[in-house]
Amino acid sequence: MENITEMLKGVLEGCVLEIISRGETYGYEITQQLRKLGFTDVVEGTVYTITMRLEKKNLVNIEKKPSTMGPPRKFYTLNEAGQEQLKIFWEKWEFISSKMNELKKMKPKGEAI
Amino acid sequence: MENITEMLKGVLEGCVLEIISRGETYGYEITQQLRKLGFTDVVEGTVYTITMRLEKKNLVNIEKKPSTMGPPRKFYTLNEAGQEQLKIFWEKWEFISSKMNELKKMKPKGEAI
DNA sequence: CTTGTTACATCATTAGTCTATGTAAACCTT
DNA sequence: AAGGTTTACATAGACTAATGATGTAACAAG
Repeated sequence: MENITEMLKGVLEGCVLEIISRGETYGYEITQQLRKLGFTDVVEGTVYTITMRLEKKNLVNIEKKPSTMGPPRKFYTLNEAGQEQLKIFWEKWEFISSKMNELKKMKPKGEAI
Repeated sequence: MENITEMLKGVLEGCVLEIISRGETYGYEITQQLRKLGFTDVVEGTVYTITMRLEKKNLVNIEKKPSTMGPPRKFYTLNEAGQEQLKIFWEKWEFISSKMNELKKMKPKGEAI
């Protein structure tokens, strides 16, 4: 799917929270997961800015560990605030999602339902 | 619902396209429709920038008509390009929507499906 | 004639993603 | 050991979209 960038705004961060909530993971792996999910154009830089934001907002715990396959990794896990934020994210998503479905199903002005 | 601004990016324009597709309408009325739908914090300025964008992208036809209740209104209708754009919008929405549901239902790393 | 509603318009700010690029660690091949 | 590939984190600058604040103007009601 091309050019979904704008529609991903405000959504990607939630996706990253969700992915981290599954168990400790690091930036590069998160990027792979997002691509595997279907968001094929997401790049490392984008995920990096998101994880930085999560750090700054104190939603994650961080642990640096060496890797056998390259440079050391920064592993993230959700803390309690992060889990709360994830919950809020899904509530927002459900809200918008339901409204969009409502709009899509709505009939033109004059017509009866 | 508070603070869904970021999540509305790339979505609102599609909503406006959809609303216009129901029949000719104008900026102020579109704002009311969006608020009625549930996006209560959408302001006129936002809708204005969207309709301006639609004009610039040549997705709408415009007709100025006097109003009995205030200043003249700029009525919009979708042209063919606009309808095509609307179709593409819903395809994008369906794509992201399905991926998000997939993500939400996904089990943690180790678990079987 | 002042106030309220309708309605379009503009500017500056904020936020999020992307492009492009850099740096460096570990591995494999020659 | 020199060079290439993959892994992995990091940063700067550009672009787009929504918002807040504000302005302008038409019309109705009192």
